[in-house]
Amino acid sequence: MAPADRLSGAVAEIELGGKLLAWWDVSRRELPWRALAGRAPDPYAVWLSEIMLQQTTVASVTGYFGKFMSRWPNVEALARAPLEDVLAAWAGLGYYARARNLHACAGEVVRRHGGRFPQEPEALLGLPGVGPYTAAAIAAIAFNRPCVAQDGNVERVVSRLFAVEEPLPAAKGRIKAHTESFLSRQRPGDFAQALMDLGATVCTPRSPDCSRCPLAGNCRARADGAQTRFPVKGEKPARPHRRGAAFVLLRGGEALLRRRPAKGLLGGMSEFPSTPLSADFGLAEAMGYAPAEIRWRRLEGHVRHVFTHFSLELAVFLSREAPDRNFDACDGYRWADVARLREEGLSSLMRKVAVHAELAGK
DNA sequence: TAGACGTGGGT
DNA sequence: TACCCAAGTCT
Repeated sequence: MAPADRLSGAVAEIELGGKLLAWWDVSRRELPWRALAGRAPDPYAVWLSEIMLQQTTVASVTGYFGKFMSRWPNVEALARAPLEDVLAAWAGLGYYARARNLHACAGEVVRRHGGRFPQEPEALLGLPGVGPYTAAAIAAIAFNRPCVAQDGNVERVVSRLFAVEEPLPAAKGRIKAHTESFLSRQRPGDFAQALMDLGATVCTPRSPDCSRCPLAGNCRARADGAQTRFPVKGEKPARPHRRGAAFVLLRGGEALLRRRPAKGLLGGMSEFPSTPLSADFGLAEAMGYAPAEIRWRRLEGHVRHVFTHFSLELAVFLSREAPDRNFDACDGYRWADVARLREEGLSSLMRKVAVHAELAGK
């Protein structure tokens, strides 16, 4: 950007940064993972909340965060926990690689860093599940390092403030430079949270409330009456529709056939055997993926579910016949107690299958 | 760089 | 209904 396009660094920091922080001091959200004003933050709580909040709303995270903090109050406790317990506690929150990485990261912090989170963004970056945003957020919020924690909120607020015409994600570098131009060196942690609060509560995607915005007088987009034109984004690919089948096999009325893929879609989570979920299968074709060649009863209706990158329609087949193979000797499958289905922790998709098969209440 | 990777709520 | 979005990361 041309120097004349914006205020000089020091002036911008005082002008924009000061307005933002003054607003935040009276408008900050109280959130369970936040330290009270003037109190030292808990790096473990900051890290845990940041992982949970990736692509996930505050409303969805709140209950899970409380549950995790009660059950595993510090990084040592979480590192000691079996991965399956962590995944079961995460069930329903989505993006399950986050839970696998969370557990791996706790282990690294304990074994390689003596149970203390690194304070520098370069050291945080590269921990499992910690990318550029999360590294900067932890460094800023937990350790008051002058880092730009550039999430979707920041990209929206700053792209409007400076009317950034370049589309995302190419514009990330430009937006970061703009943000650094008014980053508060005095209060970098508060600055990061203030920018996110502004984006979440005032400078919202559809209908920003500029009358409440402390930066409205400096906002290029608003001056042009074009707030919602920013951030500029590219076209999104269409979402394909896929069909498949899930198989509910009961043994003696109390054991249920399960499997647990290590990675990929819903990786780590206990699930009903099914067709590969990332491909489209007609009904006849789907039967080739039944875990046993026995009589299956097709349950009426479908289970429908929408993932980020495709929608899914699942037929559900049920059988209580004795299988023609011994699953105990077969890797990938195991028998699990029906009564303990809840403790296993089900993804939302598999919870729908369980409800459809009347194995679980809504 | 673009696609994989969940879920629930808002409009 | 359909689409968008929410404190992104990994490959």
